[in-house]
Amino acid sequence: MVPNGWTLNNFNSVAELIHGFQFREHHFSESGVPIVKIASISHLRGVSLEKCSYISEEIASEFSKYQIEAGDVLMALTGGTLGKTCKVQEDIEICLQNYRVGNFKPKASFLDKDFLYYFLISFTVQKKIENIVNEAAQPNVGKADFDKIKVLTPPLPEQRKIAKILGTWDKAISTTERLIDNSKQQKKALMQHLLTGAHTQRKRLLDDSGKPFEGEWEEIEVGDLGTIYSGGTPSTTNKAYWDGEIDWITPTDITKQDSVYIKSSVRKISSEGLKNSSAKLVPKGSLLVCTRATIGEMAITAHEMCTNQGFKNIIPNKKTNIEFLFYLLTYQKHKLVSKASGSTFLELSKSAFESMKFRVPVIDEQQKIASVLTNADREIEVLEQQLADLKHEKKALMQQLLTGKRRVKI
DNA sequence: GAATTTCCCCGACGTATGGT
DNA sequence: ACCATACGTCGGGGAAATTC
Repeated sequence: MVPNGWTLNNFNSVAELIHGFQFREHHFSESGVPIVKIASISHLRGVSLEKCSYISEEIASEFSKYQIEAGDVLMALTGGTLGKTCKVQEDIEICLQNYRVGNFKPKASFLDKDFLYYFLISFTVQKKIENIVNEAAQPNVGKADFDKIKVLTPPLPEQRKIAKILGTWDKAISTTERLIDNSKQQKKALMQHLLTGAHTQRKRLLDDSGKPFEGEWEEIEVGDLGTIYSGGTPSTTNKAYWDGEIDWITPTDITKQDSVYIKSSVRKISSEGLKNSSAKLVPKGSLLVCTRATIGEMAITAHEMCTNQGFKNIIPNKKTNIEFLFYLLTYQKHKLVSKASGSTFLELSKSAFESMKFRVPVIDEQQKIASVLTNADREIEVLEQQLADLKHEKKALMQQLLTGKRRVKI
């Protein structure tokens, strides 16, 4: 069970959990020393101090015990994101710990700080935490919970080697994240050049004969782009209407995914449900536009499906390229939002949506623009897949390294 | 009795759902 | 089609309960 040369220790004998201080309203001031709270913990980027509270420097000096230092390992000790962990980066400014943030200090002769960090985000610890989360409405972890946790402890040089290996994976992950950011920026710039409403600033692509497209884009109403249907919800009390074969899209299905195309929904309805509601099937290649709460999110159907009433769905006519329309409306999302009304949350009515006007080119130019932007999207997707693979492989490797199933050479 | 830890509740926000 | 409301989630505020 215990790998050769390693020892099995109680967590509390090799590391210490230090709770932060519960600062009260009278401690806070407009500026001064920032207080790290749960929301400040960002998994790969360390601590981010946006939107946090401050206390004045003179009061802060009384609480120097709670000062966070570079290399510290912090964890959220309560709430829904309990167990979220980060390593404090080198350029951290002076800041103090909120009492919901735990600071883990290793006992130097037993544990390396970086190794401790990887131990805390390992499957073993996160699983234990998950169990605690499921127990209570407002979950908490404290010293007592770590009493029950044992640490498989390699000799220090091996710990450092393991942490170093995992560190290179983290670097690869953050590099890929940066590449994704870059590609997204580039795509944004492309959209700006190709889709801007002002034709004088618009960049025109080349047609099949190699000449740039010419001519003003025609201003037309959304209603002229195709046929528009809303959706609906079958009665939730009738079981026969639910758990059928038909994909039934809600706004969350759209916001949850990154892809241009939507393939399936979380909840499904039956053909009975479809018949007895105002939900309507739209064919493959239709545009589902959220017009309620999260206005302007959209996706293209990958096959025949329907939606709840939070949508206006466009079945395109022959003059409309659906991918182009997706990019155009996404780019002009703010216009959709501005046409919406309602007090509790915004809603874009069918008539308001249908009568909105956009400048649109002929279908050949639409297709060219769509393919340029589709390529940009594909590039991002490839990177995102790489990122997912990296994360997955790192997780597997971490499990093997921390359990000693795979040993490193010193 | 003070410090620490846990508990209960609340507000903001987003969104699901039922009535008109 | 439109409107209002209920509900779930996240994380914070404040204080009770517990421990030192």
